[in-house]
This record gives sequence, structure tokens and C-alpha cells, in this order.
Amino acid sequence: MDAKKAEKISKALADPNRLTILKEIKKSKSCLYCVDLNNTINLAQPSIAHHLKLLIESELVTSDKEGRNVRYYLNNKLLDEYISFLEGFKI
Amino acid sequence: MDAKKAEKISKALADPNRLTILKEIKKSKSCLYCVDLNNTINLAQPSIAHHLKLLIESELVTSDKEGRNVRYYLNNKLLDEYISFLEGFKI
DNA sequence: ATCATTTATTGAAGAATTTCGATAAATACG
DNA sequence: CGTATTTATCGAAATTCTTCAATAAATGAT
Repeated sequence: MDAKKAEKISKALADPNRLTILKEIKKSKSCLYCVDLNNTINLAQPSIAHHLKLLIESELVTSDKEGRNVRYYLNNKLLDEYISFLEGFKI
Repeated sequence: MDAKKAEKISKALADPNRLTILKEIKKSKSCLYCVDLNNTINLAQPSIAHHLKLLIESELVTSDKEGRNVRYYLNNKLLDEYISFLEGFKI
């Protein structure tokens, strides 16, 4: 992973609501629907959509459509690559 | 590590110049002087000082004074804690 | 086909971040 | 002491990010 990609992922992680979304994805046993976040996160719907978009653009989260719902998944592989990048800073 | 702390660290990592600083700390074999960064990073001195301050406030980087220089170190322990926090998102 | 539900987009306001010039503070050197 | 070097702080401008209301788009249900 290059620094530019790591920067984008760091930015995706640099917001409390996006961290909450990742926690909810984990809690939901591998996926969740966007609509479920409206109960968990105290933000207007367009704001949640915005945060999901940033997470997807960072590729930390993937999605697929199921009818009119969207399911979200964590990209474990990319998270591992990001972690490896960070390990590279260690002495 | 709680989410608030992780957010702060993510923010510290969410800038190309700060990632460069961390890389330089690594390259310098465990420490470096602030003044060395002026050659590596194309920013005015107050900007570099600002980025170093954010890294130190996140506690990802520690420092100690040596005469009029300051040495910077990576906080390996905190980086590991951050990585553990991220691992917590994995399925 | 109509209506309801879920998600996405647009545009704008406010907040936070980045950057720099100017300047101050601290320390080393002669 | 006076000067040079290194780092920190202040204040302002520019940019980026967050948030929301309004609205659109897509799909499901009746």
C-alpha cells in the first residue's frame, strides 16, 4: 500500500460517526443495511449516506444492493494491508 | 483504546506530510531532529511545527529536548494499541 | 399505476484544518 | 553580552470537511 492510499484510509477512519458505522458492521455479523444506522447514529439520512460513501470510496467498506436496501461489508483484506502499512513505521 | 482516542490517532495519520514525518522518524533509526524535516518536507517551518504538534498531541510521537534541538520518537506501544483497535473491526 | 420506503445527490452554511508570514522563546556560540 | 540557530506561537487566508433541507432515483407493495 502506498502513502496516498493509507492517507485516504486514515481520513476515512478519522471521524467518530464512521468509526461507529464500522463497529455496527462488525456487530451486525458481517453486514448491515443502511437503514439500520438511522437508529444508531444521530445524524440526518444524507449525512449517513455521505459517511458511507467515504468509507466505500476508501474501499474499507464494500456494498451490494438487495432490492432497495444496501448491505455493507468490511473489507478485511484492505484493513490488513493498512495495518501492515502502519507496522512499517515501527522500529 | 476507546473510539475517541482512535479518532484522534486516525486524524493524526490523515495527512500526507504527517505520514512523511513518521517515515522519516523510522528512517532516522529511532529518532530525528525537527530541523532535518525542513529538507524533506516542502513546507514552511511553522507548518512542520504544526504537524509535529498534532502527532505529539495524538501521542503517536514523543519528543525530548536536546539543547535547542528536539528529538522525535515513534510511540510503538500506542501504535500497537491502535492496530489492536482496528483489528476489532474484523469479522 | 400509485404510494411508501430506502438510498443518493445537490447546494449551501458552518466548522475544522492547513498553510504561511511575522514574531517570540529558548539555547548555543563567540 | 550580542548574534545565530532551532523550535513554538499567533493571526489570518485558503481549503477541506461535516451537516442538513430539499429533492431525486430506485425498488417494493398494494
